[in-house]
Amino acid sequence: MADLPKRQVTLDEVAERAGVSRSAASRVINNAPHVSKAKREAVQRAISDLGYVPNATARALATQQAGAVVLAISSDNAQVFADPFFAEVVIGISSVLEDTDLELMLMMATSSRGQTRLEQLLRTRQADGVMLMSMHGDDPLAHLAEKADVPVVFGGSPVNFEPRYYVDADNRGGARLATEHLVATGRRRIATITGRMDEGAGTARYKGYQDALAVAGLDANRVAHADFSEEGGTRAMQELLAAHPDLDGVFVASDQMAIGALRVLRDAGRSVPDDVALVGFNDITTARHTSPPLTTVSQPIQALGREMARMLLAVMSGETPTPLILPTRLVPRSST
Amino acid sequence: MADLPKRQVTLDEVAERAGVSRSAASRVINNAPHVSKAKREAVQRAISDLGYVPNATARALATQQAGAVVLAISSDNAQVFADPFFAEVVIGISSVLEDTDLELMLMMATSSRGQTRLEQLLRTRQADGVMLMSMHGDDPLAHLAEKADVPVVFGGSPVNFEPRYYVDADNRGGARLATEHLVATGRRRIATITGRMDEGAGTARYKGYQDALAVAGLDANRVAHADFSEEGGTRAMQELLAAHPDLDGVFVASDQMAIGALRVLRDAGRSVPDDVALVGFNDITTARHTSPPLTTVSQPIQALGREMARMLLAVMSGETPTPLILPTRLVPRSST
DNA sequence: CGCGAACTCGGGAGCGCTTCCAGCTCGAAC
DNA sequence: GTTCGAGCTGGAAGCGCTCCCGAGTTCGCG
Repeated sequence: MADLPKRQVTLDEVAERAGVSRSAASRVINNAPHVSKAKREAVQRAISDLGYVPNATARALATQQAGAVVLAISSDNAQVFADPFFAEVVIGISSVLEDTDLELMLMMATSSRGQTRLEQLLRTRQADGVMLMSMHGDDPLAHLAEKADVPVVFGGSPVNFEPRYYVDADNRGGARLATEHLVATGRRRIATITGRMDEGAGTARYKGYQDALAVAGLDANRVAHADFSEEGGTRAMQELLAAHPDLDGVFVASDQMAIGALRVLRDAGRSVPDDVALVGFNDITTARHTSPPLTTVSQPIQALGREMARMLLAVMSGETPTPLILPTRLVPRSST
Repeated sequence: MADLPKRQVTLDEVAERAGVSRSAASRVINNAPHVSKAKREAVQRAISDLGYVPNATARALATQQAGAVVLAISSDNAQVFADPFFAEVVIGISSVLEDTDLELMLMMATSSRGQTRLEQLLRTRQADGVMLMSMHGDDPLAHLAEKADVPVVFGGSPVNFEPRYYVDADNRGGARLATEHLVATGRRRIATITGRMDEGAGTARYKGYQDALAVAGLDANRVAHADFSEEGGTRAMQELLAAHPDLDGVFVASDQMAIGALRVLRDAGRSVPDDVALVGFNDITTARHTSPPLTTVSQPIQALGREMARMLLAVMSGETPTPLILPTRLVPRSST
């Protein structure tokens, strides 16, 4: 440690300088009642004279509140971070936290070590609330957090497990939108490449695909499962082409996979969108620059972060908000 | 607040159960000397029986150490976050912090409110160290942090200001590499589109361009300034084409700008790479998918985070590491 | 003019942990 | 058998702040 600084100003010093008791000084700081105007002003003057800043640690110890919330990310696949996803969520969260006195702590709970730490963090109330981005319902973190005695809100709802509080993007609706778009542009033999079926987003998007085709009275049996990755998309598109050479449209559950699929299609001599139309999901920045540019579904990522934070704040103040589903929207480009 | 949990286990309870004093218990926890083997074991048993977890807040208050470091990001332009940049840095940082007992706090110090908070955080030692990603030398944060009595390491060195401790990518070297590559492939009338000249990366990349051309004995006077953005790149490329219609190669200081430039070139009927070769910087994921795929310079972002954290740890433990410049490397693709 | 009600105020007891210090024990050396 | 020193030990004093409480003040109203 570097050598200690000029000692920090304490409440006692403020109180002394203002000629009041520490209790009184404390009261004006937390602007509690029962302080005369005169003393209140004296204290305030002392504070600015001395440049007093309350010690958050001491306050936390005394109040038993940490003054911080944590964003915990559990992901074995760094996929989540591909693209500004993570950053945008954080920006959203920060923007609402900025109006509070809460700090944001970050935990990448990948290893079991990370999970232990999160657990301890919660048990000792080092954080007053948790935002958890967890993909898998069988994620130990999910259960851990849910049974913790601390407010928790989920970002994205895991599969096999409906959290009490969560905000999610309308994956199912978005997938339906995308598939309907394919139908509307005249496609009839529509396939899908799904994401990981052990993630909420994976299953929801698959369901959306089925929804749309059911309504249109079309077959929903052209499906290949993949893992959201570009390589996965490549492989899945090859399978699809082999099994259903007649397909004329495909809804791909992520842009990354769509990029892989696009290449396979091109290599197979199928023109996009003339022979087969393609729509992705996520609207990653690259989607604008593929050839042809990718029709896709975009979700309000920053809003996701913002709403997670807002919901957490609500839960922390004793409210019981209902889960929130954020709208997704179709972004038509030239691949359809 | 949710209702209080089962009270947390305190050191006193552990001590009592183990039949020792609180002091002794404390000693074994921090495995300090002067505890007999017998007592040490008794305490350890009590700890695991009770499931004791030390209260970090109390410890922080007593030791005057927060047990946390902060990553502060000051950016008026969200540009920094385009692409996994931010996420990767965080991953790098987390990976080294995981082996310590330090938590990571995150501050987006955009508004002046954010700056005030960072300042207070430091003044009250809520954090034991700071990693600062700050682009501008005139960023108040930069000075604030540097004069704080807390270890600070910079990520990327700001322009007009050489921090005591920082780790940066070799922007100048990378730019030189890129430009040399242009020279090596036979280009002779090489232009550049620069980034913001009020950022370290902007000026360094410009210098690298000049370095290479000086060595090659070529003119380095075909330059247009932009701001790292795609739109900026578009505009700059137009200027360049107007002022130097004879150019046959251009080093663009960011992939985003290069993408803009690419479109302008195509629209102007210049073939890439036949008429003019293009190389970008950053190796964003999109660079692989443009047509033609973009030759670019990649920097080890995750390593950047890792090294920042490592350096911070070193400074915190009293060492005085020297600044670190991480190597960049050329990624040849079809645009050259 | 007297008496409660309603405030204002400061003392002091924590929050849970670390750490200094004085007192002890115990064994080795002579 | 005595003397010393080298560990052990637990008591107690904080770290800086909150908040309960009882005491002191003020003021309104009958």
